[in-house]
Amino acid sequence: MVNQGKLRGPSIKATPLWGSAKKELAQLLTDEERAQLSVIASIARIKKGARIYAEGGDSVAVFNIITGVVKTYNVLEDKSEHINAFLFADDLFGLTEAGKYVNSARAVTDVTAYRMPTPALESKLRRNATLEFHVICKLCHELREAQRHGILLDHHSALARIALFFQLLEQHQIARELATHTIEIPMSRSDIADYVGMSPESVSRTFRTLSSRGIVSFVNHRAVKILDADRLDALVSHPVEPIRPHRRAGTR
Amino acid sequence: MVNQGKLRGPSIKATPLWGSAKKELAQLLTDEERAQLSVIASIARIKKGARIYAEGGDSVAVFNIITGVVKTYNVLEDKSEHINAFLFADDLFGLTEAGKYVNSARAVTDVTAYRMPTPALESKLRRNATLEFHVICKLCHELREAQRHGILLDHHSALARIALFFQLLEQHQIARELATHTIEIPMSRSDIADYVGMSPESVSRTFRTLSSRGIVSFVNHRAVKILDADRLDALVSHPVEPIRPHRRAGTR
DNA sequence: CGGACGCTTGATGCATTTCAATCATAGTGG
DNA sequence: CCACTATGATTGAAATGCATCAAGCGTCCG
Repeated sequence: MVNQGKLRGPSIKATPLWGSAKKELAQLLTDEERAQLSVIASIARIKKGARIYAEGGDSVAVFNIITGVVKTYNVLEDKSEHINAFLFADDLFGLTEAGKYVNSARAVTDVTAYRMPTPALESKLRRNATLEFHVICKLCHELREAQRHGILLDHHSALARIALFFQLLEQHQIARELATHTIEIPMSRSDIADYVGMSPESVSRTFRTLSSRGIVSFVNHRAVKILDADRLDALVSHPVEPIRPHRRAGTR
Repeated sequence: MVNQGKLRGPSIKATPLWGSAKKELAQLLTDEERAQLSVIASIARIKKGARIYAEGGDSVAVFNIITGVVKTYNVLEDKSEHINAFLFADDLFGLTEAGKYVNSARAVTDVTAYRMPTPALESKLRRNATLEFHVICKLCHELREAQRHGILLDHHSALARIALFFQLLEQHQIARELATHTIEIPMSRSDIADYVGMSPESVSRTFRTLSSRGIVSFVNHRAVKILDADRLDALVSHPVEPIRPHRRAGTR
């Protein structure tokens, strides 16, 4: 179960565009397609912290994660890092523009991934319409994720951003059938900061606040347990936590 | 030239994934494909301010803009609006998840667009591999745009956000061969605010600041002229405008 | 066991949000 | 055609919350 069938080849999961009303991740590739992609794919093992490719570099391959976590990011003009996305098992990365990578990618944990050379993949796609259709679905999925990230960044309150971030991590874990109420946090505090658009100090302080209010509980620095999901959700919508009940709860 | 051939059918432009090193928008569809899509497309005329579809509604069609500007947005829990993207001529919108629209769409100006019913488009895509490939390219383009939006939102300074926003508008106009140094601003101040993640008041104040510093000049409320592109660019990277030269410019 | 790095905590300043009022604009009906 | 009104834009003053600077603490790896 854990291994979902001993590496049958590249695996892409996403919520379907049409069809089922369920919002669960489904395997987009058929066994046949996975076998076909295996032909052009090699398996890469990347150590934690290693850079996989750099922004602006010539696009040579697209990657599909088997295990581990990857971040894609841009280095801004002022040398700070903006993280676009965290990628997990069954995700695809290596986005290209005019033959160059549009961001850098780095392994957040040790990573195992399929590596598919761009030219080979391109011709495979041109030949196989259904395969291509499945890739479209995955791209739509990633587009939605990017939009959700935008929504997260639009929230001004630190509590709201972190609450959304936890929900995002939770989704990923539920989707990968690790349904526990303990959320694993594979990335560092500063990676989180670079993703949610705050300073590492604020991330730390916000964690502390959530913990002291009894909304979450930190098992250790890399794992949280959600104690009060309702209040966590409430943080997303309400400007301030209604910690002082004697505050007008008017329509805004 | 302006009409690029009197409506030959749906038109999708994006920067290519592979191939040319140029970063210009290219027509992704062949004349043949455009003709094929014409068969399933009808032309919709939407008045400024009208809602085209609503978040959560059943996905019935995908749209391709001929003229005008559209915004896609989510209504957040606190009733505020988060704008995901502004869409222009040759753009595609109607993103779907499990058969439902993932955001709402509204016409920012009067809009003319091709309307393609989802089922018909789906079967067309399944049959025509190359067409599908072209759609993939467009989706990648939109994904990159969403990431750029994320970068914009990550910038904390109001000046930096507005500078990036102007650059974005400029790109769109250059890409559509309206190469002037006067940028048209088709959307309202509050739409801008909802897109860049600030209050309308701050947008207004920031406009005023840019104007009084001589970096831009407002022709009227819906058009700016960039006077000093270098200083505008500088605002993106530097925490504060070097208005006081006696401030350590150290490496941080 | 040591050192480095990441994380936490503390104090201060400042930019932006907010609230509130005025001003401009565009669309409407007399 | 013009006055009128509703809506959006601007400006002002005050307060909040985050970034920043700086120092201390913990932990992981060599």
